[in-house]
Amino acid sequence: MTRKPRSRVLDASPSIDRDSFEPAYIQLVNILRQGIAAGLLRPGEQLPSEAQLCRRFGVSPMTVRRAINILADQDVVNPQQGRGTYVKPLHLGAATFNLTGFPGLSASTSQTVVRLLEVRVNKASELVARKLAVDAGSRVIEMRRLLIEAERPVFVHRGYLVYDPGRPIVEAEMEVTTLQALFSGSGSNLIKRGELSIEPTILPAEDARLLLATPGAPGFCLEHLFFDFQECPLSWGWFVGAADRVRLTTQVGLPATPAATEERRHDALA
Amino acid sequence: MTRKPRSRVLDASPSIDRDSFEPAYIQLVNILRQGIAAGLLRPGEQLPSEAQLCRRFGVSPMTVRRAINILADQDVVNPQQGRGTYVKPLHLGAATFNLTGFPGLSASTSQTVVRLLEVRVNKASELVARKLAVDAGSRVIEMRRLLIEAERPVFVHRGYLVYDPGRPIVEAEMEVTTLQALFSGSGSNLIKRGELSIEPTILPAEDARLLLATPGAPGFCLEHLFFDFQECPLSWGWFVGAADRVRLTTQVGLPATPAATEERRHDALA
DNA sequence: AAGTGGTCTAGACCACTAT
DNA sequence: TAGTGGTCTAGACCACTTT
Repeated sequence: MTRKPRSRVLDASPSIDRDSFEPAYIQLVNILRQGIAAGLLRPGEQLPSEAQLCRRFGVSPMTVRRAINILADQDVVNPQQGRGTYVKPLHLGAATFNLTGFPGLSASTSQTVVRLLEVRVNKASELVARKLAVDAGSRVIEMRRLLIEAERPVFVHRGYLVYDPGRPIVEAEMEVTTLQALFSGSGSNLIKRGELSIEPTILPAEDARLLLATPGAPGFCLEHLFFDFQECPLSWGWFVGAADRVRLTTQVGLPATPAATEERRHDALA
Repeated sequence: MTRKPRSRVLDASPSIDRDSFEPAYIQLVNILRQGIAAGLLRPGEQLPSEAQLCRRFGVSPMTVRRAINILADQDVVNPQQGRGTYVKPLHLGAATFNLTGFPGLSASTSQTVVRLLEVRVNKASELVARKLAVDAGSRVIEMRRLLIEAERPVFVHRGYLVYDPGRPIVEAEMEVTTLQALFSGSGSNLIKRGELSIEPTILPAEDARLLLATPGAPGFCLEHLFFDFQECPLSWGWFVGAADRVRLTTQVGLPATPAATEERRHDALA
């Protein structure tokens, strides 16, 4: 008969180039992805065993495992102890939308300008006091900003910070170019973690005016609450943007371009 | 002087329990996370070198590297060749919202009921034809469904599928309990990948009626386009839900409960 | 030159699943 | 019992950065 055993499935695939700048495990990840994307390995089917992959590609078990672990982390493949490793069918819940889809929120985009519209120290309303876990009537810093990207307003931001008498407000400090610096606070307080939440809204009249959008149009509201290392809330606020300026998109399954998803990011340090 | 060298920073941390069911590399991930969450290791600071970690915890270099790789993947830490590994300051762009926040879209929730409102074969409008890459006027399957979760309607779904004469429409087949089965299509066509996109909208009157929501209220629209292994579009459609039923939330930085993020998922196979 | 992270080996041992 | 994935070792060699 002509049925191929699964150990022969990848025989037509390229081998690993030991002279390449690309590490062997990355090459193997790409070879396997290609095999799946090309339909050689179909959802639900079993991959060649790790021992077979070692022999076929001439690498050590650790290298094969590493490649398979990466595919497992990406939800492409599903290893089961004692049974084998299987190609995962595409799963809707696997989709993740990341905030980089929001213009201006990523530190790398230096195109973004932050214009300070208003800043003052005020007594906390009941809502603000609850969010920041301070007594109602405590003093908090209130501010309103406009994020401008390529000369066009993208977000209105409202924020409330706990007022720290030890750190006077310097207006210039508020006109930061990156939102990153904004939250890391050029001051002493470091942020440990944050909670974010997105919901759709109808643009309020004033925000619509600032965003040069029509009032009543649909928009996103991105709420944020940041905590310091003592788990105390430090800042609360939200961004409002028009729906047609911001869109969250993502892919599930194997992207059209397999590409190198595994680049390590070398960011600047704080 | 009393300044601690960074190699001593983790001296107070627990050691690795070789009798634990938890693998050494997971224990090490958690120890390091704890150290960061507790403020022992602050954003921007350098971790003990890998060699130091090997000695401190009595594990081999590969085990240390594995733990650090996991933290790097989680954007907690930033290894730089030749310099050292540093604690990453929290970065807004790191936030990812996943679709599991949407009720009913994950296969695991068996609480979800899908009610078929309408299904028919129709000629494709210009828009539908463009999305599905077929000739305008070709026949496509049109359907409208209602997703019900715990007796309450959550989403209206409109979908268009390329009409395959070889596979007649079985109405019962449409009344699937999980949306997963819906897209994997109990038929012959397998889906390779999909493109998803979320945008806010204003609920149309008819959808609002089905969702028992007030017309004109804000809502989410989740658009999807699925492709087969030949890169041909198979299905296009969108879900509409009211804003107050669906909310996308996420965390950036270190979650309050360090927990075991590293569980391997053992899903049922197709 | 010394120290750092990055890759890789060639096994070992274990836990689990199938037959 | 044989085959599978899962963990781990104790090094090696390399590329890079800092001093």
